[in-house]
Amino acid sequence: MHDPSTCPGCAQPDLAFAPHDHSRCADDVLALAEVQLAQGGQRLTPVRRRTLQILLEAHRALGAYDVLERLAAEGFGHQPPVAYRALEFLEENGLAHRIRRLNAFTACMHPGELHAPAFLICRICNAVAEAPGAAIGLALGQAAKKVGFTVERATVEALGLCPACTVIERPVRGVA
Amino acid sequence: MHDPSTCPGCAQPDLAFAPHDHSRCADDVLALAEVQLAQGGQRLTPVRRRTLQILLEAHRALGAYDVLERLAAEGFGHQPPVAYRALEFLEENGLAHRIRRLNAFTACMHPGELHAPAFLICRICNAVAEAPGAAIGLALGQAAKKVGFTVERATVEALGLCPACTVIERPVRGVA
DNA sequence: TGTAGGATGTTATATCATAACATGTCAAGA
DNA sequence: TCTTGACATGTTATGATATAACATCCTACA
Repeated sequence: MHDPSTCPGCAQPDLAFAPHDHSRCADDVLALAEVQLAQGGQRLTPVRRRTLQILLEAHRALGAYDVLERLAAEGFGHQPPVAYRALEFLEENGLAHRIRRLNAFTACMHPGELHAPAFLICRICNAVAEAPGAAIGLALGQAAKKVGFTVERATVEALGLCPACTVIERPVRGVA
Repeated sequence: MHDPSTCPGCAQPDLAFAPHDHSRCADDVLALAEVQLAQGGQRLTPVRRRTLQILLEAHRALGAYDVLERLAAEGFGHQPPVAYRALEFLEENGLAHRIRRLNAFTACMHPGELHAPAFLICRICNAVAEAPGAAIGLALGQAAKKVGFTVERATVEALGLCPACTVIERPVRGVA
């Protein structure tokens, strides 16, 4: 569908077009995750840890089978449930998110900071960024309240153009 | 997973817990759709028409294969693409929506009224209601703008409890 | 009346996800 | 120390969702 290596939006995947400090990504998140899970009586076992690491390293949304492939290559199980279980565990514990539009998963970049994330998905380069969703969650909660519905979890995914790909699609005015 | 026939939330599926006039649903929407498509040079062919009707009658989210089954029983094609194509056509033309969390589709209840819908999905009875998403879209657009992202389409799906099922889960206080 | 576009249908296969069960690990209590 | 129960990991097998590729058939219109 698209070759990330040739896409300006993906050429700097470590930015993912939302400002954040890459140096913190993998190690710090991993350390944070461990502490956070321990507090909840949960364990960051080898598969789970490695799965989170894989998502953090990829720094983009990965399908369950992509994750499985990497896990299998490192001596973990070779069957789908291995990946799905680890991914579900991470999601339930706020360490990863599921991007339904892409049938894929990404590491959460702000674990712990209780949040209702909104995702921005570039339709050209497939880059995914996590946007603060507090205001959106508020608006959604209010709309729901009007019809007596209680929101427990929300999926907010926007499809569009990331900064880099906007340049491709709509070149600077005046330049044919 | 759940038997709708025994769920109070589904016992009145024609309400879908969002107030609307059922009598308008099928016929009026269908008529509106025809006009609207003609204006855009699109055709509401038999399969497409019947597919929309099926969604309108079901008055809840249906999987592509559910739709296919009904179409096949009425003499239309028996293969998945038949249903997927009709559903995609309807979605592209604002006559149906895809509910990603359920891998399902619903008829749009307000075609024409250019809208960015938000869906409220009951986790107990699976009822789906379309909530006005204008405020949400606005909040999303603003959050995206901050990181230079241009939103083209958005998926907003809330999982939670519909009014009827809220009663089951959290009985009136004082009644053990 | 020929022809081009679009709609419908097919076969075949890709992709995503989970049910059900067997085995392994480890810590708390008998 | 032994046992047992909870949980994690692994497997096989299958289910569910979705699309690619191509054949046929309408239908508008030059």
